[in-house]
Amino acid sequence: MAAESSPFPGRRHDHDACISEGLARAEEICRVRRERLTENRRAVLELVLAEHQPVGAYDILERFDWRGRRPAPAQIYRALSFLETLGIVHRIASRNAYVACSGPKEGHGTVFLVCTECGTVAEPNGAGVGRSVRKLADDSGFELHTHILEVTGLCPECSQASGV
Amino acid sequence: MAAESSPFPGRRHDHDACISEGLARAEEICRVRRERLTENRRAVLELVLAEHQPVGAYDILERFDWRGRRPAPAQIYRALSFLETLGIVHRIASRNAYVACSGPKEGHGTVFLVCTECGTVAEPNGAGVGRSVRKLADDSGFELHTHILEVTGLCPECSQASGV
DNA sequence: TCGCGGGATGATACATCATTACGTTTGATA
DNA sequence: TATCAAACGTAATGATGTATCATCCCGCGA
Repeated sequence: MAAESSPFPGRRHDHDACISEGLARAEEICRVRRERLTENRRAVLELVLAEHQPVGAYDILERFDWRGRRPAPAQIYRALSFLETLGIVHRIASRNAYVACSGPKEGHGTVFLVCTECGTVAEPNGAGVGRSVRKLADDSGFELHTHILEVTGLCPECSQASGV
Repeated sequence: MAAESSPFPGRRHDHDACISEGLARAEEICRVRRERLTENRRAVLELVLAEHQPVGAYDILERFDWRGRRPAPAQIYRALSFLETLGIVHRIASRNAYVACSGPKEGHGTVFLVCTECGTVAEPNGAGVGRSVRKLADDSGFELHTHILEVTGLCPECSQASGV
């Protein structure tokens, strides 16, 4: 497991690459699904990709410099809904905020590690948790549709910083 | 495992017993912690216990017949926060709603099975999932504080009703 | 019993998050 | 180019959650 990298981005990663990869991925998905990555949707996605932290819809709205004017909430929410259906943006319900899906890897599942110190959100591979959830549902006679796991705590960097 | 009962309450359970047990448990916890289960808090708890489904704060507000008048939102939220710290009410973030903790058993964890058909929420024993989450956090170098898992699907009764 | 101190309350106002409604524009396609 | 559905632009409204502050109430010690 030595080569297993942390799902956290690290302080000095190439963030421009994150953004361009995210956009490229969105374009690819839209191409395959015959959907349109319009100017509005693309702009919202860029603003979500700009952080590895959950961003509120109204934060996006404020940062949205849109030909000098400012869009209405509906415009942001429409774009966010669309991006969610594409699976490249997720809603963090406990924070009423949104994050870009971090990786193109399948099987990453819907698990979020949220650092309470710096706010960074990581999506680790949730395959193991997924198995536990399926077992739990089976044992309870529950017909499973979706699941989402939100974990709070300290990311590796903040954990070290707060006194080993 | 034949005697393992479903975490779902079942259509014909003794619901009065649920309520009185919930209240008794709250009283016991308050006694131990030297906290006060005031009239306000008790009334809110009763309204949350009245359902096995998530109840919105404003639903509680509407049902709150409080000497003829109606309390302000803050009053409901204060009581809910207090009950959450006691661990006898949980917030379902994805629904902006609250449920009473179903059992006195420890180790039930914070796993919710939410039926999308009838709205019922169950808290199964989440020990297995808890282990998966701890492993996941360890592997990611994440210092785990809390976790909450929200699972949607169909409860046993609704699953059968919808065509086996 | 009186007074003190802290927690809980009552009330108003406000902040934040999200959706609905409806007419207009745009882009794909026949 | 004619047509239709999807997406947009805009305003209004709904739903959820907090801040503030004066007041009340309860436990406790003098």
